[in-house]
Amino acid sequence: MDERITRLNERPVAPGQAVVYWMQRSQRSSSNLALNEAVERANELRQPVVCYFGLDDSYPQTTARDYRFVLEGLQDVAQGLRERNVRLVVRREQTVQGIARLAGELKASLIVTDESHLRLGRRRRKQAALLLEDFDIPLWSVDNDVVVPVRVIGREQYAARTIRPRLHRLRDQYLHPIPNPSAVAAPPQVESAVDLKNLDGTLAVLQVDRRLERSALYVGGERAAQQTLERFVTELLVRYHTHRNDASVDVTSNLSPYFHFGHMDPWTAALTVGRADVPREAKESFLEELLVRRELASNFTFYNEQYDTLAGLPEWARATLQEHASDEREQVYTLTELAEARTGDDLWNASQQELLLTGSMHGWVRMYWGKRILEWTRTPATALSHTLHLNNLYALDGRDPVSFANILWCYGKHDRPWPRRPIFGTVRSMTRSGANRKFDVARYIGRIDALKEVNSQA
DNA sequence: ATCGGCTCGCGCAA
DNA sequence: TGCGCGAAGCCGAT
Repeated sequence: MDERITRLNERPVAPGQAVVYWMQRSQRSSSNLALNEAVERANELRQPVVCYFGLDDSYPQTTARDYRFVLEGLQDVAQGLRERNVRLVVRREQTVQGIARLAGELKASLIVTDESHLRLGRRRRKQAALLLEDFDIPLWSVDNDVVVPVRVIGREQYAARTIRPRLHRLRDQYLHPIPNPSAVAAPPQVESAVDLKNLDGTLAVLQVDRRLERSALYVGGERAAQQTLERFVTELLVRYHTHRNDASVDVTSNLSPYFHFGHMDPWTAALTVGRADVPREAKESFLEELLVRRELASNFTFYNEQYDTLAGLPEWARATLQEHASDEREQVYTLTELAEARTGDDLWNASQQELLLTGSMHGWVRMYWGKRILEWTRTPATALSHTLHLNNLYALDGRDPVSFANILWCYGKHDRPWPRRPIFGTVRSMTRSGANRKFDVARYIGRIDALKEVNSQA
């Protein structure tokens, strides 16, 4: 357990009146190791637990759709925390200032938060640790959203094949059901400024980008996440290993938005799939995605500060893209043309429509989507910046480590060289003819058109 | 439908 | 120092 906890300032547990769980990434009331740490320490101290969430509408590259998903999630959190005797406080403010103020109000003994594997999140936690140090309040973070803590792996991994044996060796040690202990002391009365029961009213006052209001597919929250997992396991998992790259008959889990906001945790997903009555290959294929690929992504963003630039790539990839940077492009599209799904490739347009409508994209198609943008922009640096912009703004799992790793993979990260081609150099290419060979493209496009139809009538 | 060649560098055996 | 092998490919040959 200790390698999961980082003491972000040097203060010992203070003689205060409550323990605060500062909820950030892990927006769930169960299977939450940071919340559990807060509850256990509070119970030792015979103090109550308060869970704080700062709803900050100045978060970059977000839309109303993201906030709706978050608020739906907080409705489930409120109910789940009541059952664990923990008070939820949600206030509309910048979360670093908010946690410092609440810590003073409550005379907190200790604040526990969940780990971030990204620059912005880690910077925020550092700032808070410094503010709280002045009040003599300790801040701890718990590596709460990966099965094997990133610090146990210890350094950046070159590829899936290097992290895979390490994760498999450590799996039995870390993959167990997470308990949900309750706080013993009665929670204090604290003002919670955001009304979660009136979701539309709360959304209406936020100063957010309203171009996207809701997803045609996803409802946020732990309950929806659990239902999505159960449907995946009972209906889709049996064909996962044979059809996961066939976008025309989507058998993927659709869990990535829930993982991004912490509505689902990797222990519940892995253990539920492990118990399923399906062929071994199906389970292994999913666990490869969930454990190896997902945790490789967190390893990447945690240990490589350059996770969103070409500088994050291995040397061979950077060199070969540079070498081919001035290759002739048959088509060049602007960011607006891409965002509005107005290219000459109907498969690509459908994938962008899927992103706009639902907030996510089929796994294989997502790679194709990223690789094609490289062909349609003047330089790899422009391609990457366009791709990151579209993904951050429109995907519900934008700004997730998995998103950054997936996008950099399109430029050679965690991959190997392949035969030389225009623009790509020795980075692996993906073509429309390849997609046609691989699955029924017209059927995928039809599926997205139908979604568009239903959505425009609603 | 399946296979080989294309290409590079890590990790482990030696 | 050598060798096996790797996220989702492509193309052409069988």
